[in-house]
Amino acid sequence: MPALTDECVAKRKADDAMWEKVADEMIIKEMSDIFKRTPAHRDPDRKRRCRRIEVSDAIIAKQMQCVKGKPEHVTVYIQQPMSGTPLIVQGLYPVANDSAETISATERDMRKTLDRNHVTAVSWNDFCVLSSTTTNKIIDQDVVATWATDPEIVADYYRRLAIQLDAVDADTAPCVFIAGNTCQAAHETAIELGLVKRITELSPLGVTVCEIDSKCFVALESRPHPSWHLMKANAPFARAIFLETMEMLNGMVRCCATGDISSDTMHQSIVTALAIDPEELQRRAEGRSFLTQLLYGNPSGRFPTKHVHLRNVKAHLPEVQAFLLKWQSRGMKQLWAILLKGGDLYLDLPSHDQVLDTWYKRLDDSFSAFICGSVASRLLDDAFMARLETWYERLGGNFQTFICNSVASRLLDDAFMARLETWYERLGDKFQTFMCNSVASRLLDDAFMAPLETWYERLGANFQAFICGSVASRLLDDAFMARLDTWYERLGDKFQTFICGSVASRLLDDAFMARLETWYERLGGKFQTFMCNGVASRLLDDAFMARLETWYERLGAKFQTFICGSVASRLLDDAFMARLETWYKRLGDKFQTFICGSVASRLLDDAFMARLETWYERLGCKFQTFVCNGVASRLLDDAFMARLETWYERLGKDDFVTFMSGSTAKAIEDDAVNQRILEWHELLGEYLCTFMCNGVASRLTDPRFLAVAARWIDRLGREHFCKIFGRNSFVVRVVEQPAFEAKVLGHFIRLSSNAKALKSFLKKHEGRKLDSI
DNA sequence: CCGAAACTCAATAGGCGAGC
DNA sequence: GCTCGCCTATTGAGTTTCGG
Repeated sequence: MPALTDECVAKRKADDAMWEKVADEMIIKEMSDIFKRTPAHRDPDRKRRCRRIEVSDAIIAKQMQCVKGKPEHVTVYIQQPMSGTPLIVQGLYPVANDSAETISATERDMRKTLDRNHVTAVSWNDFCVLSSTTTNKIIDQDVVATWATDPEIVADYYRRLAIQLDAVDADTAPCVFIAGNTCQAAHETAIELGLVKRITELSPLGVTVCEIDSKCFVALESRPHPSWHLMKANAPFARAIFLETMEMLNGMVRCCATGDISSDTMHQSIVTALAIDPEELQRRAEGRSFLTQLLYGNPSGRFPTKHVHLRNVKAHLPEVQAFLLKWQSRGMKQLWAILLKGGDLYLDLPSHDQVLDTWYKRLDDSFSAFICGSVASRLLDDAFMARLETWYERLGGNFQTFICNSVASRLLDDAFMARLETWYERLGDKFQTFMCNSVASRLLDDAFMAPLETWYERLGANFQAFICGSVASRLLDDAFMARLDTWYERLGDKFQTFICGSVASRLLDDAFMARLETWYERLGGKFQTFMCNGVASRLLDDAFMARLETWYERLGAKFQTFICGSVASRLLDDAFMARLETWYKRLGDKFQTFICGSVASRLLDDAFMARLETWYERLGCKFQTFVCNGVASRLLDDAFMARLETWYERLGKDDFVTFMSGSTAKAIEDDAVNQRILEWHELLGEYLCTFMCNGVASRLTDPRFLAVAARWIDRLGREHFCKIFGRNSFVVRVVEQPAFEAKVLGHFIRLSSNAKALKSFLKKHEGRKLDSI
């Protein structure tokens, strides 16, 4: 955000003055036109043409659904028909505070390029008739988009267009501009409904003749909405596309003005206005066809609405085609990341090829996570890339977690970098988790840093878990902070678990807080386990609460374990609930062990269910122990299933179930790690499944783990080595903290090198108690 | 549309107690 | 006393929304 300097303000004023001048000139021009027109009293059709446009209460009520704010934050604004030869724009919604005097920035911009000899005015017929009295963000565009298939709203839209068309000077061909995707979709619906007929195509560039109530008009279709270039802050390429549209409109209105309208004259007029070689146009069309073939397997050259920007990929150039084919061969995930997440990379692919290549080779599968807008837009900036390099060397595997939009966009700011350094020193390997978008974007704000320091002192090691995006963004809100304090006093060290994004973002909502209170009283110490994101975000939904109640009665003490995010998010899905019911009857009190996030999220997948069934038959009462997150998430992978099969045969049913767990599943998936486990099996024999806990499974290729293991296996002997290393809390400390290993060795010597005694001692201090042995 | 922020969901890693 | 199996916290990835 640029500072509001005097210089900036002055420039803005100069801009405004310029806009006003343009607008004034246009108004003068329109006035002079009006005098030239047939006096109203001599025009026999006047009455018909001067129909006012009204919109029924029913339509307005329906349209109110798009208002995110309060109803009084919008007014109905309808532009009345204009005579002369206006350009009628089938627009999306009016500008904020619209009125007869308002001229939007978009319209001012359009007027600068539109041919004033032919266009007497720009007349907006908006799909949504509600004008915000605050800011446009209160209009939910996604809701407006759904109206494109609503016959009632589309019919009303085209009824209003018909009245506008009637007002246009007789004996001229009315010109209409269908602006943007949603309006284009509404146009298609109007055609399907028979409200509009598309009589003929005048130019393959998107000019057609359409008809409403036997009144013909010429339309420019399938072009971006004109305000798009403003939202892009007039970026050169967006500006170019906007100007191209305006020139197409000029070509269109000039042809209409001649009265000689045919596909030849129209296409020629547009190509002349655009000053583009027709062969070039053809090549571009072929390029688009190539790209849709590559991405969707069809050569239509038409892109789905969500990807419509991809039509601007210069896919007609051989070097762009080569780029696309190369990245396609690395997997569609990578190609989609570049095209959809890489900002405007898609406009100039070849010049980024080399640098993308380097990072792909480094990051491999993390490449797609690494690509974000802020990185993409700086890939050719040497200073930026040098800093990226430094952090890549520092953070290694954590690098792409650290690099988010907000960090990337500040990487060249020295003040920012200095603060980054401070926190890097403080938090060590928790650093990249802490440095999320919300924190990074406030790191230079001293007011923000003060409460951050306070909480850092309060929570110590739990600090970075507490600071999630939602908390960080509210740290300067006193009311929020007051509530935070209340809960901190109540929950103590469970506090940072309770404060998840969804809770934090609702902490000031009294209705939410009331429900929170009820559950807090009910669940006591288990409260913060239950209050996960998935639940918090639905706490005010009565249907959800009713189902929750049913399960609370059923499961009693196991309730809060059962309700995880994946279950909560599906509790209102009847098909899901039916399957849940089946398993509840089958498994009885083992039910909530079986239902974990990974199972819940796949319960409606029939292929998954079929495999589940096979294992249920095989393993019987051990089934729910076997099905954990790690297994469930890989059950449809044939290679994984084959490996599972091998271990099942190798270990036999009982050992197999003991052996498998979330992290083991992950480990055996990888060839090299699986090979390691086979070697351990040779070495440890029957003790393998005692040894193979989560902590070991996740460290099998960690050189530090291997070194520690090598030091202890002979000291302890196979049996006790397995029993001691098979404990998560031991193995994590002995690998991560050299001082801990030294302490254990001290105790071992004190115990006369008795392995069994050491095992008992460590067992006695299992878990967090190990920190103080 | 971009960059930022918020939210959601899945999965891994670590902790610990019931019951043999 | 010792396991196994369960439970919970934390992490990470992905998606959606906001605001200009």
